[in-house]
Amino acid sequence: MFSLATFNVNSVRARLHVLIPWLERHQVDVICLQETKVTDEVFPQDAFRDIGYNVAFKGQKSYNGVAIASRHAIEDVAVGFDGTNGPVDASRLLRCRVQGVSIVNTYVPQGRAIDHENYAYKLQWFDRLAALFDAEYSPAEDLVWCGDLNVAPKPEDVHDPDSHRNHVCFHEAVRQAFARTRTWGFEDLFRRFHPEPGQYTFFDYRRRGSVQRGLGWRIDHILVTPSMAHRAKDCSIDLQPRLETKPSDHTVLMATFDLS
DNA sequence: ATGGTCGACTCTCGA
Repeated sequence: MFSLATFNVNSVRARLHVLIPWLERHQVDVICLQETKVTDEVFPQDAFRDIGYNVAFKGQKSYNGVAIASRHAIEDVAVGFDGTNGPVDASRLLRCRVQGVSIVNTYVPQGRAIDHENYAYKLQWFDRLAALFDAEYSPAEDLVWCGDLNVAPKPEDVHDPDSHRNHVCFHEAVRQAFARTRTWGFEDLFRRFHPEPGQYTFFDYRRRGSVQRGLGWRIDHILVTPSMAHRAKDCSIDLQPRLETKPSDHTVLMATFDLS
């Protein structure tokens, strides 16, 4: 079996007390992290190596930052879309290959507001991703695109969709931009196993009791090509890390595959 | 009701 998880940690250094015990318990083959908020010089590699994980990372001070940890060799590491990236895009996109599976880990820009320039940049980001998939991959190969995508694709993916129709993570334009890139060749793996509404990966910690009151969003995703979808055995949300005393807003989303 | 709480880092911003 091959297991993969994705987790927006909101500072990898501040979340080690949650992340390391979680990895020791679940022993996933790969975990993709977002918002590590740390430069490469001071990334806490030893914490991963000490529990048997290799780790690749790309970050910047204070904001963004992505990492991939694996119990297996991490090959063909690349950052950003191409050689012309600024530091921001490089710290939002990290890709590699593990056990013959191509993995693209993204922290998609949040967008701030639908009338803010960052939202146009966010919409473009999905088109740039589609171009990357066109250039570097094939829908016929074993490919996983996962991470904090900052988009709730359908009304059932957000509590109270009516009041959030102008939110940058649910607005019609961002859902269409995401859908265009998804149709390059991806299946939303969580929905393959859990069609029921009201399943969320993110609970804002500025809202008291958001987990208990179900005030969440499904904005973290594991998208896979058909060859991976057919061999998937499960995809689930682990709420436990979100229930810690000092949690990230995000839960852990994880999947298992039978690659034999 | 336009709040609330984190994290990094400068006394403010992004989420």
